[in-house]
Amino acid sequence: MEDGERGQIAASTARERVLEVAARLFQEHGLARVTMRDVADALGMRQASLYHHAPGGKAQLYREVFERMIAHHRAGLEHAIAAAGPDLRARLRAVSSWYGTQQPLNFLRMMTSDMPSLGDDEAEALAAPAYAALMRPIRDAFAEAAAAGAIEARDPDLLAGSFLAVLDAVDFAESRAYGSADRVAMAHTMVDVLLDGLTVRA
Amino acid sequence: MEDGERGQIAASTARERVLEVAARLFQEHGLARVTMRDVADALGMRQASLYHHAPGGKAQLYREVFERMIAHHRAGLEHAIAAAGPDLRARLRAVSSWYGTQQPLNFLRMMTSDMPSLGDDEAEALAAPAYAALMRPIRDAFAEAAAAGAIEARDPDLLAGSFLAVLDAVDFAESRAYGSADRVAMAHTMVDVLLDGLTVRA
DNA sequence: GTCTATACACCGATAGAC
DNA sequence: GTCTATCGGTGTATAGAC
Repeated sequence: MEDGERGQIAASTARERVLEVAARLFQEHGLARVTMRDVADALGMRQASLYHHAPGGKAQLYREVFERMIAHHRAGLEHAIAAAGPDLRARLRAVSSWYGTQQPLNFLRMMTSDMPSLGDDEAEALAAPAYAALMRPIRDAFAEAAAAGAIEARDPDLLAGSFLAVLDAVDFAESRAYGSADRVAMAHTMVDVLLDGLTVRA
Repeated sequence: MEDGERGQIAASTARERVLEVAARLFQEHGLARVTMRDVADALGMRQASLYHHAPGGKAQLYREVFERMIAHHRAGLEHAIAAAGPDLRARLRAVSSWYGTQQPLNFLRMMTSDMPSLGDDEAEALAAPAYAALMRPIRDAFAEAAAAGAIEARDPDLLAGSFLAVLDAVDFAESRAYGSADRVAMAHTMVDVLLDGLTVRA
C-alpha cells in the first residue's frame, strides 16, 4: 500500500508539474507561440516524452490548463471579494491586490486569440466557464453596489469586462515600463478613477 | 504614356487591394491565425500568386499593413481630437465615435501576441511607432487636461493604455453580446465613467 | 518514464511554364 | 499576373526500444 500510495503521489505530482509549467508558458506567451517542445524543454525532457503525461495532445493539455486556471481565479476572486466586505472600492482593491500576486492573465488575448485557435465549437464551450469564473464575480460586485444605490446603474457586464481589460493594460504597461508604478499601485489608481472619476470637483 | 499610367494605376490599386484584404484579416484574427493561403483565397488567387504582390513574404506584408494601419489611426485620432476642441470629454467621445467607424483594433492582442511573433528586435522596432500613433494622442489629451486643472493628475500613459484597453473590451463585449448596447454607446458610457466615476453623489 | 526515430500535415517560399 | 509543382522548415503525434 505504501508503495502504491507513493506511486500515486509521484504520478500526481509529476502531472502537477507538467500542468504548472504548461500553464506558465501558455499564459505568458499564448497558445500559438508555445510548442510542445517548449513545454518539454522547460520540464527537462524530450518532446515525445511529454506525451506520456499529456496523451491527449496539445489541445487537450491547453484545455486542462485552462480549466485549472479559471477554477483558481474563480476561487481567488470570490475569496478576495468576500473577505473585503460589502464596499465596492474595498472589493475592487482586494481583487487588484490579489491579481498582483498572480501571473498576468492576458484576459483579452486569451479570449480573442488562444481560444479561437481551438476551433469555434471548442471556443464556445470554454467561453461560458471563463465568463462564470473571471467576469461573473466582478460583474456581481458591480451589480450589488448598483442595487444598494452606492453607484450609478451601468451595464455590469460592460463594467466587469472593462475592469478586466484595465488589469490587462496595467500588466502591459508594467511590461513595457509605460506606467510609472508597480502593478498593484497602478491597478489601485484605476480603481479610484473608475469610482471617483478624473474630473476635479470643487 | 496613357498605357503606362494605366499600368501604374492598375498596379497601385491591385497592391492596395492586397494590403486592404490582408489588413482586415490580420486585424480580425491576428498574425498567427492568418496564413498566406487565407489572404490569397480572400483575393481570389493562389497562394503562390500572392508573392507577386508581396515579394517580401508574410512578415514584410504584416509590417506594411501595420505601418499603414497605425498611420491611419494616428491621423484619425489626431483629427478627431483636434475637431472636438479642448474639452477632454468631447475629445474622448470623438475618439470613441471615430473608433466605432473602424474595424476593431484589438490593441492588446496586437501588442502582446502579433508583434512578439516577429521576433524581439522587430517587435521593439514597431513598438515605438505604435506608441506614437495609438497612445500618444490620447496620452496628450489626458496630460493637457491635467495641466489645465480639469482632471486629477494621474499617470497619463496609464490612462491612455487603460482607455485603449477599454475600447478593446467594448469590441469584445459586442462580439460576445455581453454588453447591451452598440460599440459607440458602450464606449461613450465608459468615457462618462472615467470622467465622472461610478459613485453616486448627493 | 524517457528515449530515438519517424510519419504526417501545414505553411512559407521559390522556380519556371503560360 | 497567375498558374502548377515542389522544396524546406517546423510542429504535432505515434511507434517501439530501453
